[in-house]
Amino acid sequence: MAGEKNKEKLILDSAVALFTAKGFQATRMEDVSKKAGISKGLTYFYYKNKEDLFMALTKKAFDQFREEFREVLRSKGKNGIEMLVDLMTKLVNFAKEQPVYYQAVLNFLDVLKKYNHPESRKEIDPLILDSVHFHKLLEIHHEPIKLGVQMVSQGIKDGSIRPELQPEITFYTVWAMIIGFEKMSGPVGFEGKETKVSPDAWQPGFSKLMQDMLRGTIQASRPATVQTSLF
Amino acid sequence: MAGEKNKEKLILDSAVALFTAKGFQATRMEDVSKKAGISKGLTYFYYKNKEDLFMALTKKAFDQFREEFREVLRSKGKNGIEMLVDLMTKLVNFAKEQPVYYQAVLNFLDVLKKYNHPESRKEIDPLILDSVHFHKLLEIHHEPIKLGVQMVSQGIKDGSIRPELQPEITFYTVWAMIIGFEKMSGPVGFEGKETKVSPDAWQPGFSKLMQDMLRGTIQASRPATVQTSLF
Amino acid sequence: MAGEKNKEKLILDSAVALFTAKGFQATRMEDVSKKAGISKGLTYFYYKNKEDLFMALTKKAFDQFREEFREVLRSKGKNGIEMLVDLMTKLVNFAKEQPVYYQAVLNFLDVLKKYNHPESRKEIDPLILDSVHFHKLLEIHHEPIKLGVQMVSQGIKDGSIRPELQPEITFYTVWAMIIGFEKMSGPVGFEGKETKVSPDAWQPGFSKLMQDMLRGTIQASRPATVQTSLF
Amino acid sequence: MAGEKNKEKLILDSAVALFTAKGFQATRMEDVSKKAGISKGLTYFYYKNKEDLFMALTKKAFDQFREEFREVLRSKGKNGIEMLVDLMTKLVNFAKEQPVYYQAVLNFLDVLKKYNHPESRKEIDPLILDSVHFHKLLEIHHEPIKLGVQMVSQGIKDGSIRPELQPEITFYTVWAMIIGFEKMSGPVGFEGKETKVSPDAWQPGFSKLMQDMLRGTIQASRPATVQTSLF
DNA sequence: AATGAATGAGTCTTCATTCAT
DNA sequence: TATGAATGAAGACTCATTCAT
Repeated sequence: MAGEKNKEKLILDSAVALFTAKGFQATRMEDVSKKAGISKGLTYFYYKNKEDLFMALTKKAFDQFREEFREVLRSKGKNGIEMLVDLMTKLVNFAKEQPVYYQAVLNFLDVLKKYNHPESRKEIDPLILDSVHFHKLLEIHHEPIKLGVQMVSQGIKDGSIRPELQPEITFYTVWAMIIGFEKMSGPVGFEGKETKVSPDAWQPGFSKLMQDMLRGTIQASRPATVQTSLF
Repeated sequence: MAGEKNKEKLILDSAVALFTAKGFQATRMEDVSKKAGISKGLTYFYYKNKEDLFMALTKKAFDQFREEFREVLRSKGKNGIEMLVDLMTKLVNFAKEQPVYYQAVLNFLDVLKKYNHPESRKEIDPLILDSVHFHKLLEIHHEPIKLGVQMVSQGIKDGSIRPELQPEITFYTVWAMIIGFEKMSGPVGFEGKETKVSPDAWQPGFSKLMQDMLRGTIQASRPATVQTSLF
Repeated sequence: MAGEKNKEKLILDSAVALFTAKGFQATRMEDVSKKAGISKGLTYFYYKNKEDLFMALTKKAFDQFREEFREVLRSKGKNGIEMLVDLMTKLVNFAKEQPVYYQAVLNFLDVLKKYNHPESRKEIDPLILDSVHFHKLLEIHHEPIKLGVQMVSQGIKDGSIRPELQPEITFYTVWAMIIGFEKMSGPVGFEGKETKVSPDAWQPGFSKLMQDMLRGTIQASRPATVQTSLF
Repeated sequence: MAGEKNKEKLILDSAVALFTAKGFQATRMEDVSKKAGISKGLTYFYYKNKEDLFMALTKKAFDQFREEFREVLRSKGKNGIEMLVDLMTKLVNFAKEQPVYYQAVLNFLDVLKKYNHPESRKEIDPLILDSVHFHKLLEIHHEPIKLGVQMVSQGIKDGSIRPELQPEITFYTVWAMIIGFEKMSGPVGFEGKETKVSPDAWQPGFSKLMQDMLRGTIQASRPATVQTSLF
C-alpha cells in the first residue's frame, strides 16, 4: 500500500480496502494506519477522527457518484430515455465495483434524512456534524439530482419521455427504483427452490418496466436495443 | 416498562424503544435490561447475545411486515393494481410508524445478500449465523414476495395490469420502487432553496408513475380515487 | 447419566466426568446438574456450593486413595519392599485411571500446605474451610501415611529394607518419589528429538532405584521378579 | 510500584506480587495495572491477555529455574553427587523464596503433559497455545533436564555415583524426588498430635536417602558434610 | 425434595484518541 | 510532519447462587 502518493490519499485507499473487507465498525483506525504504511498519529493529523475519515471517504464516493451522472450527460447522441437507462446501468455497476463507495452514499442518504428532520437531527453522531467533509457534502448533494432532472427534461423535449410527466418527481422515482433494485438483489439472489429470478435475469425486465413507465406507449419488442446496451 | 407481560416480550419492547432512540450500536444490553425492569442476566437467559436479540426483533419485524402483505390480500373488492397501491401505502406507513422494524427488515436484506454469496458470507457476524431467529427468517423470507407476486398475477387476471408483464419480475420491481422511495425521502425532504419536492408532494406522483407502469394505458386524471386512498 | 442411584452420587459422578473433560474452573454447576439429570436447585440442596461439591469429591477420591494403601497391606505374603513397589504401581495406575481423583488429592495437599501455615491459611477460599467434607479430610489425611509407614516398618522387620532407615522419613521420601514421578511424566513424555525416555521406559528404572535406596545392598539382576510385577 | 524500569518488567513484577498474594485466578488485570502504576490498556499493549501475561511470567520463572541448574554446574570442585545435593537445596530454596515462579514451572509441567498427548491437547486454553512465551518455553524446556543429566554423568565419571546407573533415568528420578518433596511438605508440616516429622526434620533424611540411592554403598555417618551444607 | 426463572457482582478486553518527543 | 506508547471509558458476557413455587 506504500508508494509515493500523498498521505491523505494513501489513508483513504487503505480505509476503502478495509471497509470493503470488514465494514466500518469492524475496521480499526490502527489497521487503517498500518495498511497505509504510516503511524496512527499521522492518520489523526489528516483526519480528525474516524467519522471524519468516513465522511472524507463519503465525499470522494459522492464525487465519483456524481461523475457517473455527468458522464451520462456528456455522452452525445442519446435521447432522454436512453440516458436514464444508461444511468441505471452505470449506477448498478458502481454499486458492484465500488460497494464501499455505494454504501457510503446510501449511508449519507440516511444521515441526510435525519438531518432534515429537527427531531431526529440530534441522533446524528456529533462527530459527523463536525466534519468539514460532511458540510461539503451538504452543499453538493443536490447536484446528481439536478443532473438527473435534466435527463428527464431532455427526454421530454426529445419526445422519448411522455410530456405530461413532471421532471423532478419522475427523476426521483427513477432513482428510487434504482436504489431499490440494488437492495433487492439480496433476496432475489437466493438459489432456493422457490426463487426463479436472479438479479441478472431481473435487470432487463426491470429496465423495460422503467422505460415503459417513462415512455407511456408500450412497445412490443423494439426496445431490444436499449436492453442489450445494459450489458 | 410495565409489569405483566412475559419477560421475553418485555425485553423486545425495551429493545425496540432503545434502538429507535439510539440505534443498535449505541444501545447497551444493560440499558435494555434496565428499561425492561429486569436484570442483565435474565436478558441473556432469553437471548444468547445482542445479535440474537436483534435477530429476534427482526423476526418480529418481519412477521409484521409480512402481515401487511396478508392484509392487502385479505381486503376484498380490490383489483390487482389497487392492491399494489394499497401495499405501497401500507409499507410507507410501516416505515414511518415502526422505523426500527423497517430498518431491521432492510438490514436483514443486506445480510441476506451477503449470505447468498459464498465469498461474502464469511463477513457476516458469526453470532448472527448462530441465532435461531436468523434461521427462522431464512425460512420465511420468501413469503412476502410470494404474496406480492400473487397481487400482480391477480391484477393481470382482472385486467388492471397489462397482460404481457411477468408477475415475478414485475413485483420485484414494484418492491424495489417502494424501498427506494423510502430511502430517497432523505434528500428529498430537505427544505433548501433548491428543492421543490417534499416526500408528501412526491408520493402521489410516485404512485401514479407506478400505476402507469403497471397499467400501460395512460389515464389522464381518473386515478384520483386511488391516489386519495393513500392518505 | 440418569438411573436409580441416589442423587448425591449422581451429582458426584457427573462432576467427575465433567472435571475430567474440562477441569474444575471450566465446569459450570449448571452442566453438572444437567449431566446428572436434575435441576440446579437440587444440586445446591445436596452441596452448599461448588467448593463444597469439590471437597465432597476430594473426600471420595481420598477414600479410594487410602483404599489403595489398605489393599497393599491386606495382600499376604509380601515383604516390606514388595509392598512399597506394589503401592507405587497402584498409585501410578490410580493417577492414570482416575486423573480427577488423583488431582483432587494433590490439590488437597496444596490446600493443606496453606492450612498448616498460619500466614497462608487466609489465602484459602473460605468456602473450602466451610465445607464439612474438608474437615472430614483433615481428620483422615494422616491415614495413608500411617499405613505407608507400617509398610516400611514391616520391611525393616522382615529384612527387605535396611534397618538403619527411619520409617517415617523413609516413607515420606517414597511417597515424594511417586508424586514426582507422576508430575514428571509431562516433560518426559515428549516425543522430541532430544528425549529418549518415555514414562513407560522410565518406570522400571525408577522402581529399581527406589528399591536400591531402600535395600541398600545393590543387587545385580535378581530383582527382575519385582520389576515385572509392575505391569 | 516504583517508576523507572521498563514497563514490561514493571507489569511482570506487579503480577508476581499479586499472584503470590491472591493467586492467578483471583488477580484481576486491573489490579496488575494499578499496582504497576500504569493504565489497563498499556498492560494489554504489552501482553495480549491474562494467559499471555502468565506465560511471560512462566518464561521468566523457567529462565531463573534453569539458572539454578547452571549455577550448580558452574561451581567448581564438586563431584556429581554433591552437585545433585546442591541442586536439591537450590530448588527447595527456589520454591520457598519464589513460590509463584515455582508454581508457574509446575503448572507448565501440567500443561506440557496435556500438550504431549493429542487427546488432551485440546483441553489447553487456546490463549495459552497462542502465546509466544509458551512457544519459547516449548523450545527450552529440555535444558534443565540436559544439565541435570550432565550432573549424573559427571558423578558416574568421578565415581561418586555408582557406574551401573543410566544417567537420564537417574536424573529424572532425582528430579521427581525433589518435586515430590516440595509437594509433600504440606501434609508433613502439620503440627498435629500424630505427626512427628516436620519438613525441616525430613530434609536431611531425604537428602541422605537420595545420596544412598545414587551412591549404592551405604556410608554410616560421614556424609554429614554434605547434609550440613543444606542449611 | 425439586424446579428453573431470576439475580448481579465480577472481569476481561477493545479501541478511539491523545501527546510527549 | 511523524511516531507509537499511553490512556481509560465503555460494554459484552458469565456463572455461582438464591428463592418463590
